[in-house]
Amino acid sequence: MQDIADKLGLSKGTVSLVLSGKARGSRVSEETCRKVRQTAEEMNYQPNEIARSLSTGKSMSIGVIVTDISNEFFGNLTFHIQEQAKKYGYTVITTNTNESLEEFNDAVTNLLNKQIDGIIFVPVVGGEKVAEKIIKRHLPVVQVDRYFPDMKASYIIVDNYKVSAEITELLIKKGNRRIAVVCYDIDLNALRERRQGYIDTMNRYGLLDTTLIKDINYEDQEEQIKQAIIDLKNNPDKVDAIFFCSRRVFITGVKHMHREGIKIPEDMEVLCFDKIDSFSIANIPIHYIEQPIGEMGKKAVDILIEQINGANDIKQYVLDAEIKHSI
Amino acid sequence: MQDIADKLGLSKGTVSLVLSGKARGSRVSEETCRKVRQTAEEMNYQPNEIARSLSTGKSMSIGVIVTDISNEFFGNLTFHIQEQAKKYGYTVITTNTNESLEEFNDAVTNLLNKQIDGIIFVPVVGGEKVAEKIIKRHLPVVQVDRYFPDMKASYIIVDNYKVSAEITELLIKKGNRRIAVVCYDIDLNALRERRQGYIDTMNRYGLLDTTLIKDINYEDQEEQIKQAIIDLKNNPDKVDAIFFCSRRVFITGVKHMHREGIKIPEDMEVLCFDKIDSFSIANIPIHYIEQPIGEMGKKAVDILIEQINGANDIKQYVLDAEIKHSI
DNA sequence: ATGAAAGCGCTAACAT
DNA sequence: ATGTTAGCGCTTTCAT
Repeated sequence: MQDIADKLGLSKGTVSLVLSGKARGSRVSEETCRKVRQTAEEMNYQPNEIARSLSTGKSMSIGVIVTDISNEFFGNLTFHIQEQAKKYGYTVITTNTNESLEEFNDAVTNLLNKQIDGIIFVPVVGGEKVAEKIIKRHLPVVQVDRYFPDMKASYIIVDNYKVSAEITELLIKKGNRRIAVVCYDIDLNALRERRQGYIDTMNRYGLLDTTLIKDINYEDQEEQIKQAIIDLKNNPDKVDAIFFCSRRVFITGVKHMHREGIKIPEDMEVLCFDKIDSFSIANIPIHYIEQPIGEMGKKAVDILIEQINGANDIKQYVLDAEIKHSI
Repeated sequence: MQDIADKLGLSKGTVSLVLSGKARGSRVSEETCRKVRQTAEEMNYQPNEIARSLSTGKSMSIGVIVTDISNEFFGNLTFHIQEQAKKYGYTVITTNTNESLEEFNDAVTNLLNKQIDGIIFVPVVGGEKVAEKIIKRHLPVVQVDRYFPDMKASYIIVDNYKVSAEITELLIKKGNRRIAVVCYDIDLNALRERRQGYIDTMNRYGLLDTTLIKDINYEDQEEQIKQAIIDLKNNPDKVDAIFFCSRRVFITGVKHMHREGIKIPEDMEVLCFDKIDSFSIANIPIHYIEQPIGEMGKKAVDILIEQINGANDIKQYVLDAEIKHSI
């Protein structure tokens, strides 16, 4: 920048004005602008964003903390966040927590130190204290997919309870009576609500039977899901359908249904919370719930940017998911 | 930092020395170190990495440019890159090119301006010029999954040709004669090699028949894959197996095989280049190729960090993929 | 063992 | 319309 100024006999300040696009109106003469831009081009000038950040106090990048980016759901979510951030001229730093509180804490600390302009994150069990650190800094923040109930912060989630209740009811109306549910026992509101939506609906129709509820421990899921399928197969009162509360449970569950020789849908129907883009390789009809991932990602960025630009109100959106059917 | 110094009656420089861990040996007294660290803790000091970067010239972050992070393969790759980078204390800025040259260019420019310490990227068709910009800056760089043949730069890829030849041969030895291939017609070395591995092997066994080769246009893939399946079904000389050259082609292809009532594996066997974590929901045997994604990601970071730390030699790794079988 | 001061590349008041 | 200057928060060399 100094070089350009020297070459043109101008001052660094003027060059900065032009190159950072603040030469609007009558600030700098047309002629000078032209020359500066041209010389910058010739000398192949590339701005140093780090220096700019230090000076302005804005890094023009946001942090995104998800559970695991290799997961189809979070990969999609991150993709949409990135594409939307790109439109606003922001870059994105992503990190995975792997559902670990310690990694969540590290991620937040790092991002704060990097002087990030805002954070979009997927809450981790027990992460309230860590999240508070962001709030205390008055840094814009948006929670996605899950939220900390006691935290005064924006979030954008899906109405897990409602859609779970709806899909359960749909299956009941289709004539199913004995609908089972297979769900992680993790203490996350999203998961609890999915389970509860099912339970309340079954109850409302007088169909609830606790032998139909299978809670899976995350660490030992393969084995426990297998056992759940075997149990359901051997249930004295024939089971009509199984509602799998998330993508991975569904994949493992269906695998074991195949192994146990359970015919889908003749013997049992299957429901999956989440869309899997390879549903079609399974030649079976599947009821599934599709979350508006794109909208969630885009809106999360929109809210964040609004806050970065000064908005103070916290926004809490609860989106509706859709019930669909494959084949 | 100044505050800490003031409170302790020290100079900013000394505090910096302690806090950045450069107070080794006899530089600063034990006593002072202790006090500084304690006060920093009390005052809840958080280093400003931006300022540090401007001063040191190192941003401690690397850029990762992939095609599309929501894609299972790239999501996995990015995940492993991030986890490995974390170990070295680097943060990762990710961007998607969506296979577009323009977006690739934007990504590179942005990352360079952000004073990134190194870049790991998946080449985009026609991106040689853009990639040269990185080289000219003498910025450490590693290509993954694909590579620009004429570029003097490190890369880490999989031997697409070899493993495609192997899986084709395996199928032939299992007794299949009429093996078809369905592959994108995109001009990427990875794709060309997969196709060629198949062609050369079929030729070697005298089994090549051009009606068995189906080239798919990326933009119109759904329709073209459907048509390819129908063609193969109606091939006067019965087709024994189909080799799908990538994940998405496989998913779409198998969907249409189901629709056409083609029984797998009785009527035809299927091969898939890439592992799909939901193979098991399809109750069919699948031959597939599993790329060492974790190793690729980790090694890419290792190479990059070595270069960042001064290594000058370019490293070019060609890894072997594994042939596996589901069910 | 510690202090002082320059400087990283840019922005933004304030002068002129 | 353009120049001057003081930072931004940290590192690092050179004094002391």
